[in-house]
Amino acid sequence: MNKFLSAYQAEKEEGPIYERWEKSGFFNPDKLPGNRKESFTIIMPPPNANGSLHAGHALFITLEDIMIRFERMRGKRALWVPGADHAGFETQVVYEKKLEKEGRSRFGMDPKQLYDEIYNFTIENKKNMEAQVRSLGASCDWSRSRFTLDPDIVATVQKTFVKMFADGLVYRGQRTINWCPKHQTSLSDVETENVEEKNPFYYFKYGPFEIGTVRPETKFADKYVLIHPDDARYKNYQHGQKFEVDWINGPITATVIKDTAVDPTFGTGVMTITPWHSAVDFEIAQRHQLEIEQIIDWRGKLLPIAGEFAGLNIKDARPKIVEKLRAKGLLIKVDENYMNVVKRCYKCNAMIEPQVKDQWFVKMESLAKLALTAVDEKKVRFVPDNYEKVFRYWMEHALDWNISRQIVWGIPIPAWICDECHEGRTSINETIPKCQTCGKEMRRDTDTFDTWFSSGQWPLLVLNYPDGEDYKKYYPTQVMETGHDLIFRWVPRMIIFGLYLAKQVPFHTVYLHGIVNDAQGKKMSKSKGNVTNPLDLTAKYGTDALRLGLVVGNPPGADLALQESKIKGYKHFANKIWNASRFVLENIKDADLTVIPNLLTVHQTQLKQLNEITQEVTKQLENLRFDLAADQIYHYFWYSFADLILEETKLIFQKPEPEINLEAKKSAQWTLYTILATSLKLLHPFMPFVTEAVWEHLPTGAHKTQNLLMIEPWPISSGV
RNA sequence: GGGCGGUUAGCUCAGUUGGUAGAGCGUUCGCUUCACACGCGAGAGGUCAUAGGUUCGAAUCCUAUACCGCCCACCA
Repeated sequence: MNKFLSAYQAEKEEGPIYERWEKSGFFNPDKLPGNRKESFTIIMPPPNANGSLHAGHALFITLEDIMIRFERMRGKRALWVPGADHAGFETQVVYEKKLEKEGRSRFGMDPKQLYDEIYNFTIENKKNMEAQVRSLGASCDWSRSRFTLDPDIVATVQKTFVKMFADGLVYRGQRTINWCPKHQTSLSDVETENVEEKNPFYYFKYGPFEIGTVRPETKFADKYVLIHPDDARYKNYQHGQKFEVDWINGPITATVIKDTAVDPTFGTGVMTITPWHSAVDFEIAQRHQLEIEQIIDWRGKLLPIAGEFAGLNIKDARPKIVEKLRAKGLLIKVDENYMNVVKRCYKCNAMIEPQVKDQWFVKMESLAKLALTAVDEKKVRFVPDNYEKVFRYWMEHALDWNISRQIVWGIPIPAWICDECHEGRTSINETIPKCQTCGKEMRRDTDTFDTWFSSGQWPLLVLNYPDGEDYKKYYPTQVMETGHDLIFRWVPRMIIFGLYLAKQVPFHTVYLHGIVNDAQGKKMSKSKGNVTNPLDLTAKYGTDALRLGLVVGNPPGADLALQESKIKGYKHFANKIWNASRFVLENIKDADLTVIPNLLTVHQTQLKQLNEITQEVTKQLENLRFDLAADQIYHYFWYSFADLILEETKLIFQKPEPEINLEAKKSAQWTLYTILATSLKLLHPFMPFVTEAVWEHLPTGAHKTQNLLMIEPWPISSGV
């Protein structure tokens, strides 16, 4: 036990206190005292094990810990399951940067060697990350901590894939995917960014037509001319009609195709298509069973079909091709102010090249419907509720989900492939199967799953679905607390997998917090240099101060400007709690804390006010308004208890010995004890360290029944 | 192009069913009062973006406008 010094020293108290909590075993709900019927479970969004925690992590740890501590004190079996995500592509990108610095490259490396290196890197980071989670006071059950690459988790994820294939929800298809030429992998739609850019828009003469494009470098093999069927200007051209065109590398035979996908009001209302390098064009080509051909290779260079331009990088090729078309008299005009949207890799900013590739896809339509129905039936609610709209939008517009990634860092897709017949077969079995079409031996799929395929199953996985005790006891969970930026990346996938596998939503409430920005409200980014490390702040002001600074004034869903001055203010509050407590403890040393004395009217009034505050704080916590709950108890403790009540009672205690009214003194002592003990309980979820530190010094009595404040029952209507 | 959020004190933000504006930091004056100077007391500072409307009463509800921010997007 540390000395009761005149200033609260967070750095000395926090470590030992966390150790006491962890050693007590009470982070594990199965070890909590008393007969606890109801469970309250939160699955922690597993931080990526590839770096340090950022301010957003500090926020979610604080919010979830508040809920867990509150419900634990309310007598529930509070379970908070921590974990770590291998974060497939993200981690591989981080590691690739590290390799780059060392003058190495992933390409050409033995996959096994690369995997092992990233594995060691990740495990090291994971340890570091877990220590940081601890330092933020997280009362999560480390005995249940899981990693997305734990062997049993990998096995379950692979089983899910096999099952989905058997159920017709997964298919192998040759479809347009987002290809990152730098990272040499496909990406899902949520892993790309749409950036608006100004690009020249070229008008070319194409036979009797005029066509427009921003990407002349893809046009070598364009031999279909698309026209809207109702476009009167071109009514003389028939669907399927063929004609000769002089094009980039000489004459080609073009075919007229009529399709409603063409917007007659855009450009000239005529376009040619490049199915291999455009999702829209690919769909059109499929509809009309047109030939498709690859123009650009996987590195972003032109293929032999480009003739003299073959081997050129598309960026360098574009002006040259335009020049050639101009020389041939085929360039009509250029619009230099055209704005269009370009897809870029969200990690390296490289231009995404749509490519057609054999990949595994999840059929989303029926699964999305499951999720929508669950929302309709109010099985899941969103806090704040406007996110329900966003969720619905995504589920109503769900595109099939590409889950294949051409990277080693991830869970291997348990499948066999025949490249010739485009056949894929799912199997966890290691014996090499033969292709049913051509009879050749198939090869093991070397791709890994998109990270969201495993993290989407996270609530099930950590509770050991389908046979685990925890799954039976703790599924479905109560709250999923995560950032609003994950409303379409992660949340729908968890709901879908929960409904598909367990037939139940994985959680009933989705609480979404905002983005933690810098003090001016600007997005934190490494390039701007305005990133704040939360652990620097806790070192300076204490964890409790950071926690309160993150919570107060931060309603659900709102983005937050992280202000150091605010955190400093709450450090002062931690000190206030400490010193007000010292004063109370000094003055109740000789008090009997087990029996309620005759209370003076003034003290009855004060205790009544305490009851009101207790009710208010409880109500706000139940409403998930942590911002309001924290502010209320803060305000009460400082401005009512410390400033008014302590000052008044001081007068009673500080009278010279003979003048002290014993009845008044007893009444005051009981009141101070009650208010302090109750306030500490109310404050504990928000500021667990300083409250626990004070609790240690508080003598046992009617309001202190446990050595650890962490498991003390939540005040109902205590005091009177 | 579509959607969402915001506009309240010098700064960053709260204000939960409508009833004479709050927090942190900053700021002015006075206090070495034996819990706390990481403090105490007293104070300054806001026509709650703009214009209408509903109401006895609106920062709070409705409509429109302006500006800011975020997210999404297969018009070549």
